[in-house]
Amino acid sequence: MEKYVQIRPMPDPTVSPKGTSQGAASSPTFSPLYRQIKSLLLQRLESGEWRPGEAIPSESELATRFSVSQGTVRKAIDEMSAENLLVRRQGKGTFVASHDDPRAFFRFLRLVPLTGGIEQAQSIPLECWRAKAGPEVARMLELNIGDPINIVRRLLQFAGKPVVVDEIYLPGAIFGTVTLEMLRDFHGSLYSFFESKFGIRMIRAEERLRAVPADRASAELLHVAEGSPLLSVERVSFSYGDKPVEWRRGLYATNEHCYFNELG
Amino acid sequence: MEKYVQIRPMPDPTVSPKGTSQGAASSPTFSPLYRQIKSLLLQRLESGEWRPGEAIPSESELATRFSVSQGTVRKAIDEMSAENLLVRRQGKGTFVASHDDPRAFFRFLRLVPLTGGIEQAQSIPLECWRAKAGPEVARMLELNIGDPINIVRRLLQFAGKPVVVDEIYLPGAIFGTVTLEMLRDFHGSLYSFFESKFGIRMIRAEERLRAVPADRASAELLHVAEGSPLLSVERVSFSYGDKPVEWRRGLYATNEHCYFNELG
DNA sequence: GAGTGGTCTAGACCACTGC
DNA sequence: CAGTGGTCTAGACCACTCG
Repeated sequence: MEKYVQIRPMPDPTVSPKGTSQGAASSPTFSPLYRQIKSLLLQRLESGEWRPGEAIPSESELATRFSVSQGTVRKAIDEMSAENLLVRRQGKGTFVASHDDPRAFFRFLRLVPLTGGIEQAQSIPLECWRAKAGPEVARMLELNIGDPINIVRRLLQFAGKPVVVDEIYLPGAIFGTVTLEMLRDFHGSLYSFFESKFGIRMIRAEERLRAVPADRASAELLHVAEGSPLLSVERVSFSYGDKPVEWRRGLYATNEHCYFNELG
Repeated sequence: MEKYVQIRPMPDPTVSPKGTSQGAASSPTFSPLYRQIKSLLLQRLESGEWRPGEAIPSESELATRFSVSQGTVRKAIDEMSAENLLVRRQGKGTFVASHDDPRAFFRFLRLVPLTGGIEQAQSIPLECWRAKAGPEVARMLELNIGDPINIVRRLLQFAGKPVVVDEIYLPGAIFGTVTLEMLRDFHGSLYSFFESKFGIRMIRAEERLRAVPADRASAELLHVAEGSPLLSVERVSFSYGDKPVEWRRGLYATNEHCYFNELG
């Protein structure tokens, strides 16, 4: 029999269960207090009440607000910090993670030079148009066939050399209309762009990699021979609540670069 | 100025600093108590005192042994658990992680079918011989050129179909001599093999992926056309103390399978 | 029921940041 | 200096496992 108390899902509970972990039990769903706190914090993030880059209230304030001990709030934030949703900075506070943070850049771009250090990446938008979702895109983005989408084609250069050609599919329902001008005018990563222009934050992604022969168009863009091996990287990106909000296929020329992955 | 106490690096400290966090400070190196505890636990693992699959002492016993609070031991174990070094099981104890654990299997094999569920993998050792390290292998494994190594070639099948051909390089200095018979007689993953037969535990790995054309030998083994694109996966595996103990290059046929990666 | 990990609290103090 | 996150303790109780 469970005894851990369930806190009330109030926006700003002023009073709450008890100091010690007693209280009314047998709620329909059970989870430790710190996970309930985490859920409440997630709601705040999802609702946009706390925006990327901003500080959230201090641990002690949250503890008071939720009528729990600071350690419990701390454990909730610990998990969210491990999931790259929040960033702690000692002496300053806890902040909502942002793709503007340079440290977050290589979290979603695993391409590194075969030899030597890091290089400057440059994104060059090629085309951008609206279309209707085909069966594959619809399936990956949990849309209906025919739903409006934006398609972006862009080239990624490292040290001035073309390395990746991407085709990116974005649901019209949440992105509205994306234009080539918007993309060209923005300086920063695509995910920074999504975050600041559309308020859409990518939390995690799944990638599926294969080796494929270069088609003619991609071969030209990447300066490789048609039919030569390219690394195909298909990615679905998810926002809060595991909602898929982007699908893309990238073709990587791996002559001078490779996809780097760390297995923990 | 730091005030946190440094515990004595004794094998089994019976008495220690103080109940509260006062004590002699200004040690040459500073780190929180729980990290020092973690280091001590790591030593035990590395020394083989606690073997994979075995239970380590309970949190309260460790707390007593190290004269710290249970919460501090807990935090050390938390981190090691997050790093897949230890596994907690509520009500039973904390255990040394093992590659025999089926849950650990897909941690180092990111290959999944393009369609549908999971399949049974089968490893077929092809060849095994001793050689001297060339420049590339020596560099990756931090050996000297000419040092003895074992080379294993093996085929990986999924549902009876060949999908991966691997060439695996193992330092002779720590593996001694590996033979085809040993490999054939063992049932389980290669890392289980290393763990139980050589006492070598792979902790983490780095992989570098590229797309390459199939050479003739690999093409035949994988039943694909010579020159067709294959996914090249080079991996360096590390044991305790970030010591590189395995280098391998795998060629993956990605017609019906893909390399799956989750970006957190 | 004894033993283990898991949760929660309350309070103390340390380390860092910025005013 | 005040305020923030970071560490540590001591003690209580909960949930799970097994004999």
